Amino acid sequence: MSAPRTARERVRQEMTAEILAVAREHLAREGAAALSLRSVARELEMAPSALYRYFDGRDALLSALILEAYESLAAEAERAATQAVAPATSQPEASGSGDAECFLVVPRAIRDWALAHPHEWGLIFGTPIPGYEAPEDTVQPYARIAEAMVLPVLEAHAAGRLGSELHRRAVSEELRDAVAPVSEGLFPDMPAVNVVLAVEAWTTLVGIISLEVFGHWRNTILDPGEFFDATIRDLAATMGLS
Amino acid sequence: MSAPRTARERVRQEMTAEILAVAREHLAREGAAALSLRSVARELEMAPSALYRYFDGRDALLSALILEAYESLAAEAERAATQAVAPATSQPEASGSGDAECFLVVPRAIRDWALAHPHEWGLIFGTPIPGYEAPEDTVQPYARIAEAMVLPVLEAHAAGRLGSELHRRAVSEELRDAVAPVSEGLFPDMPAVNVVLAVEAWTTLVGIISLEVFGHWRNTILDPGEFFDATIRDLAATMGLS
DNA sequence: TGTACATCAGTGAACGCGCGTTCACTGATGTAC
DNA sequence: TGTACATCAGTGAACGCGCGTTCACTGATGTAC
Repeated sequence: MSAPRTARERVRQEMTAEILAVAREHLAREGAAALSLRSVARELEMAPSALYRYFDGRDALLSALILEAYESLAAEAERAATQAVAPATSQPEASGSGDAECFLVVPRAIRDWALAHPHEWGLIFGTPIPGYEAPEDTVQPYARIAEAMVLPVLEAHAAGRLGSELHRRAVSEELRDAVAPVSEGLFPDMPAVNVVLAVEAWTTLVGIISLEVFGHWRNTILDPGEFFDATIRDLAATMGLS
Repeated sequence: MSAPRTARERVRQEMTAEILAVAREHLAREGAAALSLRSVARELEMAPSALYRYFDGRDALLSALILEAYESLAAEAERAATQAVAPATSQPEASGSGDAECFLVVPRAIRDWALAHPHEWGLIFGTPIPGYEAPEDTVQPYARIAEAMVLPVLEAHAAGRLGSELHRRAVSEELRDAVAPVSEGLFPDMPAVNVVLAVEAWTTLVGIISLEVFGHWRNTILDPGEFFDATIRDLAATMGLS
């Protein structure tokens, strides 16, 4: 990732990027199962063996693509998060966009990304590829996605604008323990209720997008966008945003 | 499906069942992508070509397995539903199990099924197989699953035990239209709010199970069962069950 | 600046694999008279 | 009940396919003196 010193290194970087671009395109068009070194090489008008100069084999190429997918989605979520929060804090009451509307922004961005990249969504949240272990590098972008989504909740909490009716609800010790990693990693100094509700919201978000992207709304939900917005608004309300 | 008249027909039925059993086992062990006619034939000690007497080809065999998966899950959900509702109606207040606890039963059964059959769950709710159209016969078992889950809500509604605080919430005309097929097919004479909340519950259920089955709770949710129960209880409460 | 050697990108042929599907066939089971 | 023919299950060889990966090689780019 450092600046290329020699012409050879520069070409190598460009070539690597080109291979990834073609592979990404094949993945988007035909899915992970159909991705093959030979077809990528064919499109690049290279010998299949040449790709071994850049990737250790098919699995390494696929790993790179998975990581790219995570990072692409994370970047998108973060981009949306900054857009959602920045105007709200600079002019708090302007244009009537409260915390609940802020909260809509990131989920919508995630949904848009998923609809634009259905196979990549499947790579992240769909059936795991058999005999394939998710690379460890995906943990960090995964966390970034969750952080982006949760940002408006943290902001509202910090500003004392989080509804308090629900906060009296009891959370059992077992449940508190069950979500402990999320509490510690994502919500320092937050009541357990909020943490639980946030993970539930995440769960619903993944479910609603997967159902739509994987084609299960056919003949069931006629207007997925409408239902999506309503669902996310309900989640926001449940979490005490308004 | 009619009774076999001749010995030949009886053997044919047994053979078909045996092929499906082996194929189901391969699917469960290695996933849909790894399912091949030749490996099934090998295990049955038959020539690969012999399978063509029973199935039109690999795709037909896979279609049969998909349908089986839907029907297996539907049967499981229905079995749970009758268990959940029967005792509650016969002795309404006994053993303290209210509508909310009733509602837990079917989702738990669905989760258990999914954990026992992860690849089959993936076949139904995971990444769609590329270039593969879901058989039309899956519509009916899919509906049966939803019906089973929703049964306690219908019972509570019929008995007038459904909480009414939330029922004043406005549902826009667009949203009502968006979920119209569900209203008509699953909830005759139910206010739109309940329908929307039920589909949201379905969404959350699919999301929470997929996240667990596909391995996304690693290092996040330490006790998936505990979190699952809590989430479903929250859904029940949101829908006005108690 | 010029030469000798090392490094690296890319080639092309080949290996072995497992796959779905076809086809002509053999032999057993069922049916009609 | 017995025979002649039709139906069907299953065989085994073969076809052609695309795949991942290896290997010895050529020629260009970079480096050290």
